[in-house]
Amino acid sequence: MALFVGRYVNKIDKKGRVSVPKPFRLAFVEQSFAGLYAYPLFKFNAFEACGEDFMERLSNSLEDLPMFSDEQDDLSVILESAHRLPFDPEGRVALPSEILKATGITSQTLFVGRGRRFQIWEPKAYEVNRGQAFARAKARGATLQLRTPPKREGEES
Amino acid sequence: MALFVGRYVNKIDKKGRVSVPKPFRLAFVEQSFAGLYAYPLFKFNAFEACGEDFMERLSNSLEDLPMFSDEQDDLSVILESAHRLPFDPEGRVALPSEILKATGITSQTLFVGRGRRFQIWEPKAYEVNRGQAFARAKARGATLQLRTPPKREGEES
DNA sequence: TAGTATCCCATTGACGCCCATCAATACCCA
DNA sequence: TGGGTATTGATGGGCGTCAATGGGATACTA
Repeated sequence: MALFVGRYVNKIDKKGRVSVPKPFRLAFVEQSFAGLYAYPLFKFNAFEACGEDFMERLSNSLEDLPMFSDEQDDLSVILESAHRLPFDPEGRVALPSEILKATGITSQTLFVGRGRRFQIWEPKAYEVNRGQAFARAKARGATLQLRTPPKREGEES
Repeated sequence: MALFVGRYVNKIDKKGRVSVPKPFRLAFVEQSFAGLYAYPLFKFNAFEACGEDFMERLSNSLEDLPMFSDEQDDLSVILESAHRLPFDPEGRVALPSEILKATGITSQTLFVGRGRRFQIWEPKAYEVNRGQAFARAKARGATLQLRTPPKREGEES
């Protein structure tokens, strides 16, 4: 299991904790850090979450850029805005107030699988956005060019 | 744990001490020197901090520049202006007056994770800067192209 | 010897850990 | 195939621990 798929709605308790869906948690087992990293999305009032390996990757990519460059500074916003959220023994995380405020989450949290990462939404906000995206895609007659399947070792072209 | 991620605000006491956030301190455990190095940034009224290993890396990078060149002289200011700040038993450091003055820090200190290093800001000064960076990223569409291709199970690097 | 730096101890408030309960689902057997 | 049961994930809440903070005592130094 390595992919985040599907949507799940879980409650937030008085302490601000919310259970991360079990299927999602399973994708974290091979990580050195038992928890997730959440960073804000630019386009939506929602957060995206990933594991430590992705964060390392991001950090290393930033290191390739020249130190003190604008480029590095701008991209570093992700690292700066990220929250490190450890799982409690029951697989819950405590959502910091910044996330609650930015997403509008109060009583329920929506987890949206996105493959390698997943998103965290306020359920109704997601519905609205999803409706709009669907309408746009419909109006546009949206098409998608699928990428050629990635080649693994030992495979012919 | 080796990455600095997220933001933390801590108080400064009468003696000029401030607690380095525990998650940040953890990234120093494998360092030979129990403390941090802080050097000023050119672009902002803020300081950047790192461990001994990164400092060595920085020093080595400077040596790669032509000896006696203006470039090397200019960037070497970083080393000249760096402060070596040891942790006290509680994990605090005493910020020297030069840092307080240059950053405008008085009662609170903001620690900003940046991956392999982190920055030290006066909270409000950072807010302004971050707002701008976030707006730029948003305006730009902020699609982030990662340099390092993701490695999957069974794939070679 | 005043000023400073370092260490040690106390307080407190948030957070992590543990245990109990509930609900949904999977499993088992007649 | 239906009903009963076991399992497990989600949820709630109490409590202990630890990180952050404050202040005092002591060593050091200029």
